[in-house]
Amino acid sequence: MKKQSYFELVYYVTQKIPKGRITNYGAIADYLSLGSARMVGWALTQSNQSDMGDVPAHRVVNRKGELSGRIHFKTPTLMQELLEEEGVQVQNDKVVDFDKYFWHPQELDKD
DNA sequence: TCTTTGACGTACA
DNA sequence: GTGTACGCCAAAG
Repeated sequence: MKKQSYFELVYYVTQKIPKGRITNYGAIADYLSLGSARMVGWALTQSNQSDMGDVPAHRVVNRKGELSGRIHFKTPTLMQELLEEEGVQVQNDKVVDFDKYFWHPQELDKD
């Protein structure tokens, strides 16, 4: 792994999130030692305009499992639709059984 | 260079 | 459960 910028690191981890799984900003920030969950959110803000455009930012939610970033998508409902499409139930802008679908970046180190 | 602004999280009353 | 406060650090103006 080369030396990368904040957002590149976040992109990398975010793209590794398994389908149907979700994680939160704090987990990513902690895994990448960013020191602040805000950095993750900031990076994902750029993800839309990124050339990659393949960053599944909809799999990243806040600590409560709320779709706090939906407003940054093309449409406020896109995020929820994407999650439901992957088998993740969303209700009232919040993920159902968040703890059950939760995924930690450290899973990448295991294998 | 300084100030403001965040897709956040934790602590406390 | 709700509201306030603070830390965290980079980007934009």
